[in-house]
Amino acid sequence: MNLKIYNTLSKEKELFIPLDKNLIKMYVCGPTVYNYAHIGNARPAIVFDVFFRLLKSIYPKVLYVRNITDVDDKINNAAKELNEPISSITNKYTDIYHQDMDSLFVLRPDIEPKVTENIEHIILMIQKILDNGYAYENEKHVLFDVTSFNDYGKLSKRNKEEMLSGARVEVASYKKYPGDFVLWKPSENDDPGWDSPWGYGRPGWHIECSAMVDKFLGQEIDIHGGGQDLIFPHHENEIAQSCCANKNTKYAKYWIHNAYLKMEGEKMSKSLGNIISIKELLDNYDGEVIRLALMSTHYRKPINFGESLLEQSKNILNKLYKNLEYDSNDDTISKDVLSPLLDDLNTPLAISNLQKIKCSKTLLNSANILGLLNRSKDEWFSLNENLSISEEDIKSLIKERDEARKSSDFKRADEIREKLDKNNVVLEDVKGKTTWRAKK
RNA sequence: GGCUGUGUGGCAGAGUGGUUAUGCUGCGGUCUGCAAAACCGUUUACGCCGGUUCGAUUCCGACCACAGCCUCCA
Repeated sequence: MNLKIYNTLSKEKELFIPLDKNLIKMYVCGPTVYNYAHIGNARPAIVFDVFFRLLKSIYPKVLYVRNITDVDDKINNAAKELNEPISSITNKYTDIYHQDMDSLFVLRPDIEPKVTENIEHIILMIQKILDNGYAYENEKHVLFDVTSFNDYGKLSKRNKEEMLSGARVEVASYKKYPGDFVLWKPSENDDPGWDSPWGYGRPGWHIECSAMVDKFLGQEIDIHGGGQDLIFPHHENEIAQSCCANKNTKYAKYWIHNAYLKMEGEKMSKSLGNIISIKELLDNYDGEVIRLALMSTHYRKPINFGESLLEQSKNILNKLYKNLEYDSNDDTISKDVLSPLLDDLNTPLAISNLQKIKCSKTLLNSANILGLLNRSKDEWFSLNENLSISEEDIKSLIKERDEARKSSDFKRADEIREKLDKNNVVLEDVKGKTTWRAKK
């Protein structure tokens, strides 16, 4: 059973060879909790959830860490705007993020560290980088000295000159070199802050992930994931920090990045007003439908998100649930689902093959590795908040219709069918027996 | 401007140097009192232009279009 994954580092599909096959270590960059998570945020969560499930099915133990960023200037700004304490913002949106992820059937990572709870290790890490001569202190800031690290740019495939030629932002006075980035910065007034060897302040953006990986997973890990936009500068800087703190040339063995999503062909942006939160979407679509929609395109390709994709996903799920006859403890997984997943997580092909499975047991097990078919058939088809009629009324109407049909009063029978249809109830006459289900 | 990536039938989306996945939708049919479900059938696609080849959607080159990144955005 060979797993192949595309590694951003080599720009090639590689055979996955774990550092230790008894313990797989995976880290994914998590959310900054200052607002509702939008649909774009759901993509990496779902992609790496499938990876997590797949790895767990192959290896005895997988340790999955995903951080929560609760120190960030965006959070500070949100707190000021709403005139609320920072902790109430971060707590609120952390809870909402968890709810959203649960609704999408995204498994919780094994460890979900917060920046605020790990400042000590961040300070320790920065100190090591300073001690090793890869950083400097200036105007109350600690900065990473990019020119001191030869491998800088190896992930994003950029050289230092290229990066500078395109720089659009004025260089801060405390930087020796325009490409240098902040490890620690001073805090003033209401800013959250902690005492450190360099004064009262807070960590820069990139150091938290290096510190979390170091603390919870160690110096070297198997997989590091995130959105494509994080390749530069975030992940490039993480490599620099971790390698220089630990005097190690290695950090993450496989770098995996998911592509973006577009809204109905357009990019998602505030000015277009087409940013949609997971929460809003969940009002209209089941979490599994959204999940399937986000898996219907390969993770390294842009996905065109929209109503038609959601409708299509809903139809597929209805069909899959229809084929689900009973639950079971059997653990057979279809080879036609597993092997596409083993080939760089080809979810579209796996989903396509899923629809061809005839055996209900195998269907369920195979779907579960994708995080699908989480409910029973009955549960799925009666799940409908729009059902404006009680089960009792439905049953008595069915009975009335049966009698009408027996006496060939088809006009009345059709009236009842129509009435139920308006209440989102679909009737099916199978083998002389009438069953009902909610219209999805 | 630099770097990276994408371009397949109404839609979604695999894949491949030559035997034209698959799903959804639509349409037609079987079935049904009517429906639903199920099953059957169905419009032969790979951005544009060259090159390599007996043959390219698949390899190579140019072009076009679109997207992302270029210091804190998944």
